[in-house]
Amino acid sequence: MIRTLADTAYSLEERQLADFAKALGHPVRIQILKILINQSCCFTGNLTEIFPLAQSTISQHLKALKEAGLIQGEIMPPKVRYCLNKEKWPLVQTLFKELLKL
Amino acid sequence: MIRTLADTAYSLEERQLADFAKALGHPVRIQILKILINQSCCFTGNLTEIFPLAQSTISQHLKALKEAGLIQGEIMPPKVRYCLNKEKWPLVQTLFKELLKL
DNA sequence: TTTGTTTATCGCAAATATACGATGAATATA
DNA sequence: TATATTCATCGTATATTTGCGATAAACAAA
Repeated sequence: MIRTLADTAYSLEERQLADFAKALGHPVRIQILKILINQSCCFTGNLTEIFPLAQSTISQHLKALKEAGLIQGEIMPPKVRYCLNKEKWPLVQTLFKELLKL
Repeated sequence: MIRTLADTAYSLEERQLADFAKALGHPVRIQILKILINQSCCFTGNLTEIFPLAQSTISQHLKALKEAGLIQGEIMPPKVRYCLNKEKWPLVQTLFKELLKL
């Protein structure tokens, strides 16, 4: 992909918001996030039981949500417990709230 | 891409929300949307002056926003005036509001 | 140490996204 | 009719996303 001036032409907030939105741009990740919002934390294994997807695929979606800063993972050997990213979540809410004028 | 049961495993709302989020998943489209939210409508030509991107690229981003239902275009020869999609906008607000518990 | 459990990562294939220049379509004006 | 303006679409190249199975890593328990 060719990116020139555009790379620096966006504000931090615009890039953050786009990254958050991009991470929300798949129905599986919407569902995962809903689970974490509504019923606190869960393990990867719980999700592989719910979704008709391979374990590796679920893990990739979790990685995408984690890298976007929407969720965080806590290692509890041999499991990993995922929760909302409590630090970033207020920013997520604020940025969408501001954009959509809610 | 292989999709099996998953295609039907998502609710309409989840797919809609994912589509909206996906369309918001690029900083240029965030900026375009901001312009339309804050200063009403604009023409494609206005945007090609603002962004350091080819006219065809801007047009593609507008198409993405339009197909997601976020904006609508009105032909005013030889220009096209883009505005927020007034019909869909309340749904956009509602779905994000519900997800993020705003 | 060996085995089982759980999860992440690698490697691959197919689909989608992003960018550009070139071209086409629609319309107003000369 | 011919020209200029505006915008969309086409064709192409490259990057990213999405999915899978296979494998590796981390650790508990036998």
